[in-house]
Amino acid sequence: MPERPLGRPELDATPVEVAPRLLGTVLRHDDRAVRICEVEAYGGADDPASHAHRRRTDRNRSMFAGPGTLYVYFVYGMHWCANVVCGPDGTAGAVLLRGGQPLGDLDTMRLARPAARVDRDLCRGPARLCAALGIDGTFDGADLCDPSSPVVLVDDGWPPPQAVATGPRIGVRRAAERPWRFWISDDPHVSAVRPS
DNA sequence: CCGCCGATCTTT
DNA sequence: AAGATCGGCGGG
Repeated sequence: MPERPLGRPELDATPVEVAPRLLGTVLRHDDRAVRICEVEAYGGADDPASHAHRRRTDRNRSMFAGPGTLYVYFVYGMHWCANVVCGPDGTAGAVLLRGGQPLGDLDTMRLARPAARVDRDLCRGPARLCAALGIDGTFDGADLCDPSSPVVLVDDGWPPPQAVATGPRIGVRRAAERPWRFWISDDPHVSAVRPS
């Protein structure tokens, strides 16, 4: 199957439009990769749950970058989470990668995720996904559409998901009524819903 | 399976 | 003081 980096135009849309498009695509870091099956859309000033809700800061600056930029942030004092920035340059918006099927060098991923007792759990959750792939703050701002980039987002010809489900975003209290979480129905790599 | 709690630190 | 989380533990 031919593999091509995702085109910037495909990501130059609103987070809610881009989010379902990312389901089934592959995020790769060297020999490690994950086929995305669960994402969440985050906006800018219009979205109270977004890191970019208030103003541009040192932390969220990547959210204002051009489509295809990687936004990596640090949460809860110990975890990294990865987003695909979308929309035009200067507009804040991104899609959080919450889960997927581990691909490629599973041995390296298992070493990076010692708490995962089964491979299904390697990338099941946004911080788990980053840990498995070895993605941390040093990758913030990387260009996912550039084939020479250390982390790339590719379309490997996998068929589009048959059924996509939607629901409220996990772990957010603000704007909880927005069904901006998208996942492939019945996919075992979708993260668990936890009480917030 | 479900719920609670602590870890650990940046941002508000 | 809360946060776009996770893993371990205890109870049912």
